[in-house]
Amino acid sequence: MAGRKQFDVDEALRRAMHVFWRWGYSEASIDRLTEGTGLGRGSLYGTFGDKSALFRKSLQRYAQTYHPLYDQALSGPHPSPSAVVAAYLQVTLNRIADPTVPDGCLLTVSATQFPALDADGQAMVRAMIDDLRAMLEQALLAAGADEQEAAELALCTLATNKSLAVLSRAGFSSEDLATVAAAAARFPGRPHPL
Amino acid sequence: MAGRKQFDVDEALRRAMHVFWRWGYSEASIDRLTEGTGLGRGSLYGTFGDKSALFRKSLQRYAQTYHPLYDQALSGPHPSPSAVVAAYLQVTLNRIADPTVPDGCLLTVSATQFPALDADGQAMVRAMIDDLRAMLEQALLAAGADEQEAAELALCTLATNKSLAVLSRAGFSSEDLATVAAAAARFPGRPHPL
DNA sequence: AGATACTTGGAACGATCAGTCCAAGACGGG
DNA sequence: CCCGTCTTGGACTGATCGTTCCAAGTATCT
Repeated sequence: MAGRKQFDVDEALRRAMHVFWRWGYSEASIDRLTEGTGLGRGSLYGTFGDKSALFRKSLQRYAQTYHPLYDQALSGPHPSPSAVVAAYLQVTLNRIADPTVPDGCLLTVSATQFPALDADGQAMVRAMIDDLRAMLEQALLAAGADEQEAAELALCTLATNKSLAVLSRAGFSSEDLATVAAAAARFPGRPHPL
Repeated sequence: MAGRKQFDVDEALRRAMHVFWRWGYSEASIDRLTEGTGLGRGSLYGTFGDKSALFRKSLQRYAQTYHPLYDQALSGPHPSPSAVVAAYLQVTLNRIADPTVPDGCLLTVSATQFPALDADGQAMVRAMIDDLRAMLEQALLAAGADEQEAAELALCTLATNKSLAVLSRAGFSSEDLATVAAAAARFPGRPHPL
C-alpha cells in the first residue's frame, strides 16, 4: 500500500491532462482528477503540487506530446505554403479524430477560460500558442512564402486550428471539420507553382 | 426596500449575460451574478429561476441583441459571396472591439464548456450556432453562390467567427483579428464577377 | 532485525458552491 | 387607513470546493 511509488508518474500526468482537457480548468475538480488518475489526494499533491501546478505540468505534457507531431508535419520539404497549412491542420484533424482523447484541444479550452486561470497559467497558454505560431511561420518561410505571407498565413492557420477545436467541442461532424481544414489550405495567396 | 420591482429586468439580464460571457458558466457563481446585476439572491431566483434557467435566458438575450446585427449585415444586397463574408465578420469584429462587453463571444465560450452545461444549455447553444450557420447560408445563396459553395462558405465563416473569439480571449491584438477576418473574406472560390 | 524514509487513503478544515427560506418592509386596492 | 400581495436582503443549509494533515503501512539501508 505504500513504500515506494505505486504508479507511473507520467501516465498519471497524461490522465490528469485529459481531465483538464475534457472539463476545462474550472470543472476539473480534485475529485475528478483523483478519479481520472486513480491516485489518492496525498499522492496527487505530493507528486504534482496544487491544482495550478498540476495544470501547468499538464500543459507541458500536452506540448511534449503534440508539438513533436506538428514539428514533424512541418519539417518535411513542402512544395508550397499551401502544403504546409494542409500538413499542419491534418495533425489537428488526426488528434480530434482520436477517440482516446477528449474533444477539441487543451490550449483552446484553456484560452477561452483565461479569466479562470491564474497569471502563470495564462502566461503558459499564451506562450504555447505563440510557439505554434512561430513554428508555422518558420515552416512557411521554408516553403517559399515571403515574410508577409508567412506571418499572415501562420496566424490564419492557427486561427483555423482554434476553430476546429471549438466546432469539435460543439459536436460538429468530422466531415464539417475536414471541410473547414481543406478550405483553409486552399487559400488564394499568390498563384503557387503547381 | 420592496413592494414592486426595484430594478429593470432587462438590464439585469443584460448584466447577467455579461457575467456568463466573461466568466463562462462554471465560473459564473451566484455571488458573481448578484454582484454583477446588483440584485439580491431573492430577486435573482424569483425573477429568473435557477442558474441554468438564467443562463438560458442570457443566451436568448444574446441572440436578441446580436442576431439582428448579423441579420442586417447579411440582408443588404451583396455583390458577391465574399462581400457577405466580410459583412458578417465585420459585425463580429465590431462586437469584439466594443470595450463595454467582455472578450470573445458567449456562444464560443459556452461551446468550449459543453461538458459543464446541462442538456438544455447544450441544445440551446448548438441551436443558436446552427441558426447563424443557416442565416449565412441563405445570404450566400442570395449573393449568387451555388448550393455547395454556400454551404461550405457558411461553415468556414462560422469557423472564422469562432476563431476570432478564441484569439480575442487569448489576448491577440485587434490587428491580428482584422487580419484573420480579411483573409477569410479573400477566399478563392470560383472567380467572382467583379 | 531495527531504524529511517517515503507513500498512501482517508479524515478533517475552512471556504465557497447552488439553492431555500423568511422576517421586514413597501406598494396597490378597498 | 388597513389589509393582502409582492419584493428584498440576508441568514441558513447541505454539498462540494481546494488543501492540509496524519496514522498506517512498506520498502530500503545498516
